[in-house]
Amino acid sequence: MAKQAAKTVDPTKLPHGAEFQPVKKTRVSDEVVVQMTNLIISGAFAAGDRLPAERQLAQKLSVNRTSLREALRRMEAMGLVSIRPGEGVFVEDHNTNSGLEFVKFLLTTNIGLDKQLLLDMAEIRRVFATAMIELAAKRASAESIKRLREIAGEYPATDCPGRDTGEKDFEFFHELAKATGNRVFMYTLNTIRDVLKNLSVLYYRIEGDPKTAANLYRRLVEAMEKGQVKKAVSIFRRQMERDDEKLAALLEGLS
Amino acid sequence: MAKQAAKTVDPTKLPHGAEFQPVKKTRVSDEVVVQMTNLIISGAFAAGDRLPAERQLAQKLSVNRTSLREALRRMEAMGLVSIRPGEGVFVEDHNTNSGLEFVKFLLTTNIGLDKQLLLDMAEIRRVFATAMIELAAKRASAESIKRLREIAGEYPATDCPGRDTGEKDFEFFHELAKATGNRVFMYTLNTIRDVLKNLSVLYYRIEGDPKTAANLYRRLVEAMEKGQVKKAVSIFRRQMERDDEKLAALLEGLS
DNA sequence: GTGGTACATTGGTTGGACCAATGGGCCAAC
DNA sequence: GTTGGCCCATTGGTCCAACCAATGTACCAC
Repeated sequence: MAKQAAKTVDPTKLPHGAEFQPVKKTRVSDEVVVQMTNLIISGAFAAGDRLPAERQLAQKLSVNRTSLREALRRMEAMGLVSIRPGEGVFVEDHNTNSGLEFVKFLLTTNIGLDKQLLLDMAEIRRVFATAMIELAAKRASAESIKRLREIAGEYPATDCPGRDTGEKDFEFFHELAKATGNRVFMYTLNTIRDVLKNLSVLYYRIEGDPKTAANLYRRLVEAMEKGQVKKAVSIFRRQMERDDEKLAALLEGLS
Repeated sequence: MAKQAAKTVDPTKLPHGAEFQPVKKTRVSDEVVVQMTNLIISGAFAAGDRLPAERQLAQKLSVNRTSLREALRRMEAMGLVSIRPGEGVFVEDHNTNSGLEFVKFLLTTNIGLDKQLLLDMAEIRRVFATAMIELAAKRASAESIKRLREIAGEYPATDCPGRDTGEKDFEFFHELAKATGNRVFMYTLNTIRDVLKNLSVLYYRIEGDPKTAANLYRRLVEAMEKGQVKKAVSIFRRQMERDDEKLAALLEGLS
């Protein structure tokens, strides 16, 4: 091989699909959460059961009690266990105690991709976003609409979707949530976003190309500005239905 | 006072509004969460800021580092901070990072009752429950309907609402969520319930009396059984609108 | 300016200790 | 025989004092 001048790769402009991503560092307590949660959803630990005492459990897991306790804090926050001083740690029924953050946990820690749960989440997204659009269209201030238009105008002019497109999408959605004047829309949207974002393999592929997206959003803003609530909703609903079809097709191909 | 035979109070049948409730024990780490979260939402700690190192922070709070770390775990789970080994603890923007569980935290730790947020939550409940009813009516199996009917029949025959009525309501809702076949409805409903449940002062008063509730639910099941989706939705929507009016009135009277 | 190195800082983990509350078993008093 | 007091082992809650591992910085040699 002849020696030749090497080019310097600009790390901010890597070829599509070859982006670097941070090396993931696992905390001991996080692994404990995954392991114990698996035991719970598999039924090895049933609702109502009392777990071994912290000291024993820590020993079984070859982990310090401190780490185990940090894991238990997180599981308690997810509604998987309840901790009663002097008594012990008890398994709760996640079906009646856990919230959306548990779904996020299940779908973002590859605990075994639950296809049905992901489809369920997509349905919630549709229900939720539809209501959001409707309220946003009804209540958006002139200022909100201005910002929405700006964001829609900032889409990259490529045919090739990527991280940037996804970020812009979320920015647009976030602004829509703010336009509803209801902060809970914002918070719920965050969780939905996290679920989709972490499934990057799927995510980058179900989104349309930037041009199409920008067009869609521009039409949406236009409808909102004219007070055409129903039109705004229908524009959006159609797009989401297409997303869902793509997602379903992808999942079909995976199994 | 003349001595007289004392009657023994049956603790399971206390007079209405005089139920015992467990003495609440505060964990140090929980108080730390409240205190630090207050500083974040008040703006004393702004998004992007780096918090003092764990060792210093623990000292300032007169708390052991272990307890502080447990608090940080929970705050991390709520999306309030991100922890980067070797670098420090950084404040995140809860508007773009936190989920529904943060709303639950805000509304259940009397961090200063945020009336608007509570009304927002009520709106989400309406949006959410409406979609749930619609899907449940479309998809409910014969078995689901049977269980729903059973639950509706188990309402206490009093005029006086209480804890039992609330529990039954949730049981009915849970069954509806299951009837949709979408587990995410179930999980989201859990969070909504927790928010309402912990506001017991409000909760017990916004619910109608058991007889009315039972009647409502029976009519609902009937509509579902006959496949009258729209009717089911409208029955339910009307009830929720009434709930929301009562809630709004109550909040108006509070401030 | 490129890469290597030493070092202080920061979160992650560990082991061991003590406190406080719980539940169960035992026993005396009424 | 029921009540209430008491002891005691168990369990979660807290604290302390280390050490490990990764990060960022400053400095240096090439």
